[in-house]
Amino acid sequence: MIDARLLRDDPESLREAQRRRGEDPSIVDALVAADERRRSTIAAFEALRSEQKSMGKQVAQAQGEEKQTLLARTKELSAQVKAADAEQTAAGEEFTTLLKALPNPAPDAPPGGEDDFVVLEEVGTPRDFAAEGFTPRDHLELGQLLGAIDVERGAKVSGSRFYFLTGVGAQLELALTQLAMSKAAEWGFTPIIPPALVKPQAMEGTGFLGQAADDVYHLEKDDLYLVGTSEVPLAAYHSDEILDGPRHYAAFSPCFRREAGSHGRDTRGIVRVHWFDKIEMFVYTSLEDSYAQHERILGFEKQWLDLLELPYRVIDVAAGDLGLSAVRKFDCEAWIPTQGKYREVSSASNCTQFQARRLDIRNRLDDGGTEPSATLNGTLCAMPRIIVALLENGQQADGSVRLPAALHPFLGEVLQPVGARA
RNA sequence: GGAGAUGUCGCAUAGUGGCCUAGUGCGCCCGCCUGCUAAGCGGGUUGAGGGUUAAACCUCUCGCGGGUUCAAAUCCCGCCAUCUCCGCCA
Repeated sequence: MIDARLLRDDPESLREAQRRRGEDPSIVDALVAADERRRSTIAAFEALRSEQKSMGKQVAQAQGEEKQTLLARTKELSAQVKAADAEQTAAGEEFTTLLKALPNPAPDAPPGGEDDFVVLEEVGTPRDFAAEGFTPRDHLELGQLLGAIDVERGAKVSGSRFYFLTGVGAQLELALTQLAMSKAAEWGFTPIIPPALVKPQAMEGTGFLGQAADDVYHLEKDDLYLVGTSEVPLAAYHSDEILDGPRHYAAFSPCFRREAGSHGRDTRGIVRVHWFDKIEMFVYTSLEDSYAQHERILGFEKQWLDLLELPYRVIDVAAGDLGLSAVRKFDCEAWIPTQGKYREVSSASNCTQFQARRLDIRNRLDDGGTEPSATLNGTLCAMPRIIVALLENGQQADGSVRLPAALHPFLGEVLQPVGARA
């Protein structure tokens, strides 16, 4: 959520921010009114409560008839305090509910919606398969030839959008994990393996129970949620804490997504699945430093794709396509030859203090005070999509796949087809 | 899953209904004193919210949430966490 003070100091900037995202500016005015209600009920409650406390002290000292008179008065006060408290609580809740629904202003993101992204750069050159004299196979066909991906049995065992990684497929994920984690450690990130099941507060605090709630798996019996990204446990990791300096984490975790709104899209292969493993970077820092950290995270994502020798581009996502918490998001998209386009493989978001306000995460300041931390997250390696990109971009005419040099120590230079088998 | 115990300021502890505006010690910060250091002396030291130009001031915060009461750290109920033992399990 945003800083509530902005509602009093500069509501017009918030209305403007709403327009930039293509959202309704009038909810800002509803919020201003709710804030006024909240504050006046607080003042009313506190005045009564203060009176109650001082009268309570007189009761303690009074004797006999005087005490009885006082008791009659305090009894009445007690009821008033109770009513004022209820009013205060209700007004506060109404205000908070509205406040949580207001997105983070994104003044630096390109205006517009999903298609209004700005391409920042293209790195590497997609291969020209026509010139090389063969038609590229898609990742699923290659995965089957290599004995790396088994979606039939994934569907048999778990349903559509599930898969088994087998043989070199499984080895590939383990190699990527090892390589990415050691890179991250080199860059100063603390490796983390977080829980993939979290309590409602963690899910709620990171904003995933709002507009994205349909995409989240919920275990009703235990009231636990399966995380769609380790951003959730990583953000909640320091909830209700005061930090004495920046933190950098890189987490490996499974991710679970219902993909509720994407029926019929990317149904072939493992581009869009209900479960996958991912390595995510997460940073806690100050607001001022967050912009530099955002560039730094993007830099690491690019280094990773360079290391894997994949052609990709970087886009600056438009304001209307950002989600609640981010003020700006850079996506890296790898070239997928059989689709003839770039597809998202990683994403770096700066959430400024928006997430930390909800989760109550603060930085200790030099003067002894506190301020909400800024949080940032970025994908380092989402396994299935990176595997898709590696297979399709590295393939050769005979169905074998040439790997980037960085993976040679783990898997050799070339993955060979294993031929037909049961 | 069963039984028991515990949860108070950064740490350690005191506190069994009003004198708690939560005491004391340690640690930490600021002064004073002092050849230096240590000791000693004085003051400060949870966080949030309301209020104010700024202050003053007020409210909340004793694991969390309810309740009883004029009044709750204190009594009652529920939950959570931790520890010990038993069971089960990787």
